Amino acid sequence: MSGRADFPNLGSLEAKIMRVAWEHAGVYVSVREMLERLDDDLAYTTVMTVMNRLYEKGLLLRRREGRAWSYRPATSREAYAAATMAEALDSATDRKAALLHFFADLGEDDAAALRRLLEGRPR
Amino acid sequence: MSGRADFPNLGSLEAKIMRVAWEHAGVYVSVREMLERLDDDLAYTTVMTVMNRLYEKGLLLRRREGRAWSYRPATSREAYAAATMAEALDSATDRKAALLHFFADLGEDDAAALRRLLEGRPR
DNA sequence: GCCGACAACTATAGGTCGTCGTAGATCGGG
DNA sequence: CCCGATCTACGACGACCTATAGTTGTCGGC
Repeated sequence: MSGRADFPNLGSLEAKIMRVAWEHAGVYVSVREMLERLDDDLAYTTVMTVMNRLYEKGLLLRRREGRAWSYRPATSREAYAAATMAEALDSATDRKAALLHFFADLGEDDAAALRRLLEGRPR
Repeated sequence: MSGRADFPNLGSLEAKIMRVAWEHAGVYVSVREMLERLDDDLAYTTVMTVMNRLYEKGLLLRRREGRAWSYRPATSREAYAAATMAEALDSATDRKAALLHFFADLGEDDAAALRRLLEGRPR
């Protein structure tokens, strides 16, 4: 299966396809377009199968466009990342400690961003 | 395989075993002890195989204890959760946006904890 | 009415996980 | 010093997931 992907919970081709989909967030991308945008040399049906799987998993939405389906991401890449983060946090017993760890490992840029976000949040 | 586990990246039995291991953080647990602490009715070799796999994945450490191996978690449950969170964050393009989402979905308790943590962090 | 594009279905191969069995080494007791 | 209990190392198998693709049938346009 060619090595764990760079998106949690996704296979490598699934991840590649989601990446492209997210690059075109907002517009619906057909299987053929996806096929063209992937630099790999895959069969049409391969891409179709995987996009269909992603649809079934709820990661892509789709609508009919002529006879073909076109797909777009169900959520933004960032929202997806955030959901995964929340899931990971849920797996900890001591949420505070987990946040502390998470935090301690964060770069200063991220920390600064976070601080700003927190200040903006009321109470 | 009996349904996605409650620890990201882990199978269900792997997760169960890690949970027990984390409950006994600090001490080494042998295969036999693990077997006893799992309420399930598994074969000795099943537990051994899985613990060995977790060792190979780097989630458990082990040392000899007589003829047998004893295992303990390589990191705390919270550190593991934090690492998974960081990984998820890395999958986002716009880290700030991801943090924002993460954050917006956080409960007030978590947010308060986070705020306290941030204040404690210099500069 | 035929052709090309497209969806649906089917198929195969490799990986991970849950689950054990067996074989061989070893240790403690008689 | 031999026996049975205990452990490890290996291997195996089925279920499920993913990557990859062929086949089949349909539909719209020329």
